[in-house]
Amino acid sequence: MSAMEKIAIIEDDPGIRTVLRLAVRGFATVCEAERGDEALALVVRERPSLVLLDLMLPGLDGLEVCREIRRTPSVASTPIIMLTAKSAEEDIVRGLEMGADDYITKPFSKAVLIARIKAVLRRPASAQGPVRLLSGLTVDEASRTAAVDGHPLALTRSEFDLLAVLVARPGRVYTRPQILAHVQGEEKDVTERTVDTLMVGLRRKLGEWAAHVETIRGIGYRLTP
Amino acid sequence: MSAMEKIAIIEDDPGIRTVLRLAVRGFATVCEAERGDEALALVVRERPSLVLLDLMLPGLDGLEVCREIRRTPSVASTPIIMLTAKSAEEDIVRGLEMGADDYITKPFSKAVLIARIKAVLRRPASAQGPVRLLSGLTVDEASRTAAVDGHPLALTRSEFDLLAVLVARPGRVYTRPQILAHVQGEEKDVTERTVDTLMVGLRRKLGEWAAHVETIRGIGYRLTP
DNA sequence: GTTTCTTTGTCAGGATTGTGTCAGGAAAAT
DNA sequence: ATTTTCCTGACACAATCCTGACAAAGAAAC
Repeated sequence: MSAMEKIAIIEDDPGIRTVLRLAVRGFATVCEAERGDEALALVVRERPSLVLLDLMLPGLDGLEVCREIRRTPSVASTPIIMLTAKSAEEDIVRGLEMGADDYITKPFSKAVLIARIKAVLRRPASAQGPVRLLSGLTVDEASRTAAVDGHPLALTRSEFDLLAVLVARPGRVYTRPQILAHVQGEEKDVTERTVDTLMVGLRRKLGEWAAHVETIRGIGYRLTP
Repeated sequence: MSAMEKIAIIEDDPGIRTVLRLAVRGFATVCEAERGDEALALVVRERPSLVLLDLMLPGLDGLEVCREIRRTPSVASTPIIMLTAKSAEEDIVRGLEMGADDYITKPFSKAVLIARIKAVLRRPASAQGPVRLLSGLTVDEASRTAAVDGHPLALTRSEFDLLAVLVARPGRVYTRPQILAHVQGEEKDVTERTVDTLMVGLRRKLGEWAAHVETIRGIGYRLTP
């Protein structure tokens, strides 16, 4: 994070906007929109490195905004952090399904906010080259190869895609429907439990690295860096 | 960027065309069209390494031109930079969705223009001269000959093109549609399985080198270095 | 602490899909 | 006209995937 990052704030409450703006001052510039239907245009124009997205918005619902961003190729990979009321757990799950990277429940402390933001920004920006994780896991999308400590893994197509999804954003939780959507390009109307079965094979082949693949009970799976 | 690049300019305003032509002089030659319905033919004929595409065109809309190019396999991967009025945000979004690589809003400065162009061009340099791989495979695009341990191979046109694609990026996985797009310059609406059949012939002629041609089940093929 | 309910791990077979291969005819090159 | 190359369709075989069932592990209720 050598240069200044740019963060887009989509939030209708001026008070919260100010809080956010002040919180990130020091390591990021901001651009703002207060209506959901202005959000996509703002993101396309400004190409922020992160989007803070309130779920309760006038004009267009936050979840819809999230989906729009993910469907627009030029900005589809922009990280999104949702801001949501503590109670709306259902929205959280749906938001994650829709491709949000993380969520923060209101009210939030400045410390938590900054920590989450930095955690998201600190990720390798969707680079093309091979992704390398600490403990020696290497995943290369171009050659579709994966290796642990230089030792290549014989993964099936689905297993590789599964691993690729998790590796794309280490630490982020993926729900089963979300994983299925990535693993089988099209909808094929498949039981969610299929993911578990795939995970068995993947974990087996990962050997001791399998310990990094965490099950988040009630939600899905994630990779711990 | 060792050699001179070729840039296609699709723009109806003669004044802007001149500005563009002068701006890129020094590192690129140009070919031009003023009508949208001439654009695809120009691109197919000239095979430019970049297309500058105005969105407001007589004959055929710029967005349509963009889509046509992306749908024509032989030139589908040509980078496209859109030229658009600042206000037309909707068009920008749709253009990016349609596969454009970048956009520049009018009026633009010469510096921005050149920076964007060079950024786009500065990618996969298709190297020239014979390519040599470790185990003794030699592929020379110029003379269209290939040899294993100095022993020339009698490849058909398609077989050579197929090998050339794989050799261009050893290790990278190519899907069948991708391979077809390269092997048959024009779109010919051919079954994907044709690639398999070609691969049979290629592998046979490669002899023991065939072991380096890997099948990635469910995806395509790849060369192992 | 025990019971009950939900969620996940695991496995084995059957269904599905992908690939190697070939032969024959169309298309192109000579 | 002859030869070469290309494409299609079919078949067999193999890899992989999905389902359904049960066991195990947590979480919640009592």
